[in-house]
This record gives sequence, structure tokens and C-alpha cells, in this order.
Amino acid sequence: MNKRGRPRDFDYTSIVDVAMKTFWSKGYNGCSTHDLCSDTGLGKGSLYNTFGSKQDLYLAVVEHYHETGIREQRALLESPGSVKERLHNFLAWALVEDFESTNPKGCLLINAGLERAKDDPKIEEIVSRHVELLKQTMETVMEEGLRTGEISKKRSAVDLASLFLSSYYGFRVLNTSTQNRTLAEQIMNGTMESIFGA
Amino acid sequence: MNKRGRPRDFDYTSIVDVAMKTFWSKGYNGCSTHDLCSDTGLGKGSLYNTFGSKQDLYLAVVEHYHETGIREQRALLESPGSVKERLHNFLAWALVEDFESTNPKGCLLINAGLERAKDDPKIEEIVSRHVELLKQTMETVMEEGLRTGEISKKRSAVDLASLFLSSYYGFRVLNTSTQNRTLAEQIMNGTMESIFGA
DNA sequence: TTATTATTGTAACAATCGGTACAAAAATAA
DNA sequence: TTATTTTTGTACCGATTGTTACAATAATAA
Repeated sequence: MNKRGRPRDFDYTSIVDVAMKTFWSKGYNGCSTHDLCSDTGLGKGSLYNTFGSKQDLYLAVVEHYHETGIREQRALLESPGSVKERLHNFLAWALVEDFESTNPKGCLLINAGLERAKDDPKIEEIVSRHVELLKQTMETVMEEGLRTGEISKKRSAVDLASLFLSSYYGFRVLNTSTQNRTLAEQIMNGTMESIFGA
Repeated sequence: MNKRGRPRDFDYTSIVDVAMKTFWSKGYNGCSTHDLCSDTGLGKGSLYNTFGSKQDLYLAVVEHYHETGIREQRALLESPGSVKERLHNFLAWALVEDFESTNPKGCLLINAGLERAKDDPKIEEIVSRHVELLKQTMETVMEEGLRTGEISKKRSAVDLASLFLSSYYGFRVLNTSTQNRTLAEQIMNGTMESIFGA
């Protein structure tokens, strides 16, 4: 009595994954439902029957990006190794994302926040949630650094995490809009030094 | 022999100024030429006769934002007072922009960079130029701080400026997309402490 | 005045926008 | 098989997109 009717011949999350790349590289307003159909291979019928609207699909995409992204970021920050190594690896990962990907498109969450948070409260909610989780993870790392003495005490974990968080997002924004590798390396240096000293 | 023909009955730069607000709050792809006409009060004839295309008008807008913005930012960073005061005033100014403006829309240059730099090389050029000028101004300030001892030596002016630059842009991005005042103040604290100590 | 030149508003352009209607297709439950 | 339910592709919707055509308007140069 449950699964009557023609089954869909595509996988939900892999369609979200493809749509993610389309939205990611063109932006919400910059891509059309036709773009989404041709990239995913779905017809409009299936697209709208499954996701409801462009806005709802975007929501699913941003949520998916958040979930996979926060997992990846936590893995980097909670990996074995010194605090210094972990923070450096985190920035190095972002550097690769922003420069060595086939077509660099920065952080989708930032794009979504700037383009849509004002118009779509659900987008703002996801972005806020992601930022909060990432910041808490960074705080835990900073606490560890302070405890072990890797970070010379004097500053609170909250302040350290807030600094690292903002510098990280500025890093990504500057990488995406200027594609300046020299600047990127200077930011990495400046950020690491500001936490661990020269 | 020079100025024959009907003169235009509007001022070029004040139209650019109005169009700036439209692009600023809706984004490039998010606003239409109709929006621009109704906001500026111009007809399509005048709009296209004067600016050529939506893309060219956007270019003029971003260039105008850069020019007025870099002047304001330099004035803050080169004002009399201690280095610490000036850097704090700079962040405080951004805070007001992002939270107390009638409708907060963040930094237009960031939006332009993220939305259009990849598609329009001229936009990337303006953003890169702006960032470079701002960074150089920050470097000069950091040099002064290092010289007078306000900033305890050990780090280079370049690294200090790069850190402050990235943290500033992250600050603005997070303010715009999350509207989280508590976070904003923590970032201000963390950033100032990272340069001057707790 | 008259000729010239630029600006103005309006109408229209083909193309595309997000979204819907709907019948054909394809599966299961009975 | 037959009845039921869902998905699929296609055709289509009115509205809007960026842009152009053009005649009317309004100024100066002669």
C-alpha cells in the first residue's frame, strides 16, 4: 500500500549535488531553471515535481553544502596533530579550494549569504547555523591550544576563534574576487602569526 | 561648435549614485533595467544613451563606489590619533555600515567581486585595485605602529596588514549574512587583540 | 529664422524567465 | 488483467529580460 506508482529514475541527493555546482558557479539569480534542467538532465516536470520551486531547490542545495562542508571542516580541525598544524591545514585546504579547483567558485555559503540571506530568512538561518558550528569547533581547538601552551595565554578562546573565523572568511572572499596568490600567502602568514607568534 | 543639441536634464554622477543603491541592495543579476529606470527616474532612452548597457552602468557604479570608498577608508586610517584608535575607528565605521544603515547591504565591492569578477574582468580589476590600495594604506599604518612601539615588534607590517585586511573583509561578510552583533563585537575584540595584545 | 545635433519618452523587439497543465508512460496493488 | 498512483516529457503560460527604433522635443550655431 505504500510504494505504488512509477518510481523516479534518478537519485535525489545526486541531483542536489549537480544543482549545487550550477548554483555555485552562476549564483542564484544568475542561473535559470533551464540551466538546472540541462545540467541535471531532468525535465521541468521532474524538477518541479521533486523540489517544488527554484527557491526550494536552492534551499536543499545550501543545506546539503552546509552538511558536507561542516563535516569536512570539522575533520580538518579535529584531526590528530598539533593545533598549529590543524589550523594551517584548514587554511591550506581553503587555498586549494579557491585556486586549484577546475573552476574556482569560492565558498557557496558566503555567496548564498550575501545574495539571498536578506530575501530568504531560511538561507540566513542555514548560514548562521553553519557559522556558529564552525566557530564553536574553532573555539574548542583554541581552548586546546591554550591548555597545552601551544598558544601563549593572554587571550580568550572566544576572541581567538572569532579572529580566525573572520580572517578565514576574508581569506576566501579575497581569494575568490582577486585570485591573488601572493596576497593569499601573506594572509595565511599573518593569520598564523597572529595566533602563534612570529 | 562643441555643445550643440539638446542638453541632458540630469546630472551624470548623481544618477550613478542612485543606480549604485539599486545595484547595491539587489545585486547585478537581481535588478533589472526597469528597476534602474524607475529608481533613477530616467527613461530607457536616456539610460542607454548615457551609459550604453546595464553592464557598463554597473562598471561606472562599482568604480564610483571604489573612489568614494577608498577616500573614506583612507581618511579613517590616516586621521590623527593613535594607531590603535584609528584601526578601531575603521572597524567601528564598518560596524555602523553593516548594522545601523537604513537597510544594511554590506560592502558593494565584495558583492561585485563575488558576483561578477569571474564574468567581467573589469570588475575584477577594480576590486583588485581597491584591495591593493587599502592594503597599502594599512601597511603604512602598521609601519607607524611598529616604529612608535604601539605594536610590539616581531611581525612585519605586510603580515599585520594582510591579517587586518582579511579579518576586515570576513567581518563585513559575516555581518551582512548573519546580522549577529555579538559575533561582530567578538571579531572586533579578537582582531584588535591580535595586533595590540590583550 | 533655420539648420543641426543631441536628448527624451514610448513602443516594440526577440529571448528568456519561473512555473503550470496535462497526457503518455511506468511502476505496484488488487 | 485491471485499477491506481506517480513520474516523465512536452507544450505552453503570462510576465519580464536587456536592448533597440524612432519620432518628438529642445537646445545651440549659423
